[in-house]
Amino acid sequence: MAEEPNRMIAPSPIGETQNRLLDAAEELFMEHGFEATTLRQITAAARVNLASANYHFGGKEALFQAVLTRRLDPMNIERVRLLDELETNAGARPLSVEQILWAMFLPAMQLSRDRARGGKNFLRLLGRAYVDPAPFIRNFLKEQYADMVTRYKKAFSAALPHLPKQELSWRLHFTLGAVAYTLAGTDLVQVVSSLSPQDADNDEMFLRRLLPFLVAGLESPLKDPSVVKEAT
Amino acid sequence: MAEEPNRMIAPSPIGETQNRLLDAAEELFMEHGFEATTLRQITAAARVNLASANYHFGGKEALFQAVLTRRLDPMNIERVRLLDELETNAGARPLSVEQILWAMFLPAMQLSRDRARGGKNFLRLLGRAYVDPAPFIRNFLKEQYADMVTRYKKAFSAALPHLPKQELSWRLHFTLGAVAYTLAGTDLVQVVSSLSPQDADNDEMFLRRLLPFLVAGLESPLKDPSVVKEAT
DNA sequence: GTCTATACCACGATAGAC
DNA sequence: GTCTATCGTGGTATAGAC
Repeated sequence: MAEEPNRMIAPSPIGETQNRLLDAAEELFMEHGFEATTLRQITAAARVNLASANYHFGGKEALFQAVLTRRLDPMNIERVRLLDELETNAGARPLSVEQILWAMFLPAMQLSRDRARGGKNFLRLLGRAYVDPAPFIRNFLKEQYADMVTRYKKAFSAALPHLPKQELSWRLHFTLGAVAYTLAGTDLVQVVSSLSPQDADNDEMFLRRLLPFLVAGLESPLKDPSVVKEAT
Repeated sequence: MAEEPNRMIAPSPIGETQNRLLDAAEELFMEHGFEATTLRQITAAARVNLASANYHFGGKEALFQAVLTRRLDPMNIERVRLLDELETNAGARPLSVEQILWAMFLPAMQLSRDRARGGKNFLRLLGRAYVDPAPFIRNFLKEQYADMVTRYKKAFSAALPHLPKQELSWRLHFTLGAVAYTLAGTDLVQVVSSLSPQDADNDEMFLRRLLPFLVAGLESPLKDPSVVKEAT
């Protein structure tokens, strides 16, 4: 008891090896995905013993979750805080779709600019996690951040009151897809560098393109398309 | 020589074991992703010997590519054919974004309705492939279908002449993300069944939601957003 | 407590015998 | 064209040094 002075109070001063493991794992999981990354690679990169991954985290899956949690928990707390703030300022008026999206992306952008918090690497890993088929990852994301998701869903619902719940769910699903795929950035480097190398590091430029796309899609009017289909 | 009567002429009557392997592989890759799927699982499901996968296809990666090629080659040929047809009919007028998207999705929808060609399973696998981090998958998709991609990019460019090339590339990137993520359908089942079970099998309903979303995003006007950012 | 070396067991892929 | 033996490698458990 006396040997645990500041547990649950100061989360950061965990052991040196823990951090080295988390950093190395973050990098390698980001690069190769969960399955293709081995504990031997991770422990070698972190220059710690193979067994320490198991000792400190209890297994590969738990390590992966720890990598995500380290960055994601603070980010999501900030996301909710921002949304609360915006809603308070708006009073009775509902927020705009654009405002809500900003509240989602601003914390992510700040994180991506902070190398001490993982920088761009982490966002790429996050994108990868969202599209990974491993069930434990899916469940983890689903359970761990259900609060934030419902919180934002409610905000979107207020911003788009004319949309049926079902339609909104689909549109948010498409939105998440565009975001996750882009963050995962499997061919993002090519898209960017092929046309404008100076943009490669410019997350603001990136958001200036993504946000209008999403806003337009989310706000598009409901119309019954008894149209087109003229093919063949 | 005399023992290979119809090589390169008739592609479909390949050996029974080949087809069993392809079918089993399609199912399992779709379910677990490339890395997490083992040749032992595949050969067991196909009830063929473990080594036959190697014998007939030359390895796990080649088998995966064969699974994709079998369905994707015909589908993409049809996609290009449809686009050609539409453009011929339109004469000098450029196609609309919606028409182009229909040309992309119609062959996919037809395939998804044809159980003999893999049905929905294959589209899910395709979505998974698009988001898989494995480099060989990325290169394969990139190289194998570069023609179709540039073909469609040109059509979109004609439909959206006011958009800078760079902007168009990004928007198509977002589009692909929304599509791939949705096809991969990692949590699609939940979205669908939670709200309307009868929609679960209705691909037309699905397209009626996806297409307007994409059209709105792709066609959204270019505006310089010196806006918002009012958060914190 | 933390770290290390090492052993274990399961499994994937493949080459060579049949 | 099929079966099997083998080799490398993965995650994990344990025993003991510090």
